[in-house]
Amino acid sequence: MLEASAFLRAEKKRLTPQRSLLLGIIRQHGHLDADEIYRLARRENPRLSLSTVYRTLNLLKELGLVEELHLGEEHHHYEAKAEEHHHLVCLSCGKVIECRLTEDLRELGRRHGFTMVSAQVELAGYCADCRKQGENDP
Amino acid sequence: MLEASAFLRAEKKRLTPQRSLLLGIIRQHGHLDADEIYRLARRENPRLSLSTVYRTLNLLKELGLVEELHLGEEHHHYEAKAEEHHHLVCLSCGKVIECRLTEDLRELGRRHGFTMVSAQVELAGYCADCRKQGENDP
DNA sequence: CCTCTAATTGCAAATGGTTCGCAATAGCGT
DNA sequence: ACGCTATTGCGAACCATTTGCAATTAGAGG
Repeated sequence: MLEASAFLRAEKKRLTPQRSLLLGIIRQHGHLDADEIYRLARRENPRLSLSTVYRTLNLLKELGLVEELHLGEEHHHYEAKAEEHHHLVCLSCGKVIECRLTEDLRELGRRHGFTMVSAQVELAGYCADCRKQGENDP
Repeated sequence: MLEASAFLRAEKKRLTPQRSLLLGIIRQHGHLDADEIYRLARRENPRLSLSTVYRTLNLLKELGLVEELHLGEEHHHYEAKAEEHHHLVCLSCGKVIECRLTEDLRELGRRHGFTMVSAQVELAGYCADCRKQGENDP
């Protein structure tokens, strides 16, 4: 939470209780959507507004502390930005496996004369568990 | 257009002029958004409604003829589904390079015990042209 | 061909996620 | 502590997409 205040000061932004609460919540969970964040946050601060959630999410995104995901759903998901990583989504149980493919992807880009800066990757398929449990999946 | 009618009949769906028009348009362009499709289609049929565009897009998506893309923007993009391919988006000129990474990605998934069925991939970076033209990009 | 009926369309209104305007509140540099 | 300015909460606005409904039409069967 404290390093965040450095990021904020650097841009003349303020560290409000709402912001630390939200960042804290995002950091202790993976890929939440705005409404889930809102509901979790309200348990701590019932007066918090949804606009503040969205405004904070956008701020944290600009600061590079949080990443916005497009997991195929209509609405966005957010998660604390650690090292870049990618998602393997199981079509059977819905589990989202995180992994680092950055170097491999950079190499794939290079083969097309492309210099990769960042990657959004979502592989859909079946995780080891589901593959074991039943061969009845499509 | 004609093979489409087979897909449709198979589900008791009808091949209307609106549907062939829309499928035609999607097939002759790459990654259009709903509104672009709407505007192009209206040049042929000015009475066409936006709802029909969306309804048709959803239908074609279910039939597997069209694919919905989430290119980081707020709204969706659509394109005719040919062979699976992936996108390299240039941060400088906005060009979208298409390429096939399927087998490579399957292999990356395998390393995590994951059986990949399909992949959505968007690498952001710089294309060869932009890299050449100026080293003034971020 | 003509008829009948269920599928489809266009329209307008509803929806759901996200943003914005504004007056009230509250960080934080001094 | 003070004051300036960023931030909040609220409600309304916004935009992409969906839906209800009455009018239209594709296409199977006669």
